[in-house]
Amino acid sequence: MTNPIDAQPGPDARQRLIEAGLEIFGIFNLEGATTRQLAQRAGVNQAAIPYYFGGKEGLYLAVIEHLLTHKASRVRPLVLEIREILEQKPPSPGEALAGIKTIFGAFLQILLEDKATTTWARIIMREQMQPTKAFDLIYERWIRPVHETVSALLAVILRKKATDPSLILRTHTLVGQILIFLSGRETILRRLKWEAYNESERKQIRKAVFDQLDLILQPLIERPARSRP
Amino acid sequence: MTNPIDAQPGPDARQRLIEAGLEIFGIFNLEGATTRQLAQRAGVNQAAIPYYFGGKEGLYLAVIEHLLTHKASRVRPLVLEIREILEQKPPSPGEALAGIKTIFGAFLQILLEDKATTTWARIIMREQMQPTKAFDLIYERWIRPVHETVSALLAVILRKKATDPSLILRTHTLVGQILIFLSGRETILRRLKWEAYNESERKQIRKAVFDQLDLILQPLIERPARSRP
DNA sequence: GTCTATAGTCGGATAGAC
DNA sequence: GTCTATCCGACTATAGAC
Repeated sequence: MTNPIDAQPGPDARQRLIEAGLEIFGIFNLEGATTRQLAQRAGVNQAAIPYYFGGKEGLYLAVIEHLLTHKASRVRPLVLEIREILEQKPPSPGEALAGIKTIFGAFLQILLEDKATTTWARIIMREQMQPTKAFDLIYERWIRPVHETVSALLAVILRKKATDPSLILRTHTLVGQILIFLSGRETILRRLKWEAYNESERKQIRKAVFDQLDLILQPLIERPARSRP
Repeated sequence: MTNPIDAQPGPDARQRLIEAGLEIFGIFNLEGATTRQLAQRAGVNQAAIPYYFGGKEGLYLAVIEHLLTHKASRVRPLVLEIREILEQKPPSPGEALAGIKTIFGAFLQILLEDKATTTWARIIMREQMQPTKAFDLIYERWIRPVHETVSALLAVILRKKATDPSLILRTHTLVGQILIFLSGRETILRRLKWEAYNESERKQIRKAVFDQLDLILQPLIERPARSRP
């Protein structure tokens, strides 16, 4: 329990361990990763982990924290921007669709990067399926803002309230079309005899997702949803 | 290495261990589960694991094997049936859509069962993200047949070849809409302040997915895909 | 602040009685 | 075929030198 709290200037080992944790916890889960592994990768001694973070789990939480504040946040500026717009004046359905595409595009971009699959994306996926206390952080600061923003945009298109459960469910299925390329990565690689997500593959995925999005949402823009002529 | 091979009549402990493994490996992964835990749950002694299965990993593979042959296969008869139909006479686009809905409906059904989320579905999800040798089995005997069948049905609707990469990608996004309720379970539960997938929740999910499916595929049936008037 | 050495725990596989 | 007892390795955290 001799947790050195937020030891002042976190000299160097601290930062190195977090970087190492990002890699190692991407590959193994909390149980699977060992402190020796982490220490070796960081190039520090193994005792530094209990010293700086109070234990392995402390390091894990610090990694998540780092993830949320530094990495994996290329989507956030987009979301913030869109939220601002939403608060000022309600966009037209066409603009809302464009907004959704912008978010999904950025999301896809970072999701399909090779490194993503082996680092932070896996951490978040694991947390979805076996939530630890880290999931609260991830949900509140990452998932929820994005999810809600997409819902708000979709609400414009569907002419419903953003809190309508059926609309939130629709949001979820839309997100599912993207996330499957992470959670079902191995399947699609085998189905198409791909080796990895390279530039050419990413392009095809992007096209498939956007085509589908248009197919789903475009008609609703032209002839308003649920109106019976 | 004194693996008793396929010890004849696998008396009783063997079966009990597999059942226990189904539960335990659903909660923890291969590393996370302990032999003591498994043995206790099965009501046998811990030494029985190396004895019958050659080790913990052997038990894990046996659990997967069991999973594939006995459980989680309520979809298979449907798939077989549809494959037969497909081989005999090509269905109409409308029939194809109905086929997809049948498969997805069954899939959703077993996916949203409470027990699924804590047992086999988690095992399969984990294998998607960190494939072990078990994934080969799962892919060939489970995922691929279903995925290919959906592709074949979609091919009828889109008037494309079932091996067309863009069509396979589209299949994947469609599947993604369903799978997100497993891989993003925690998220949707929080977004809608649900406690679990109960009957009422399942109904809503079902409706959202089917609505979306209709939205995507129905127009393609009425006015054939990609044809420009 | 960082290291080495080590204590203390736990897990998996084995030996051998019944 | 099933059990108990035990070995051995690996892991995390601590103690204490520098």
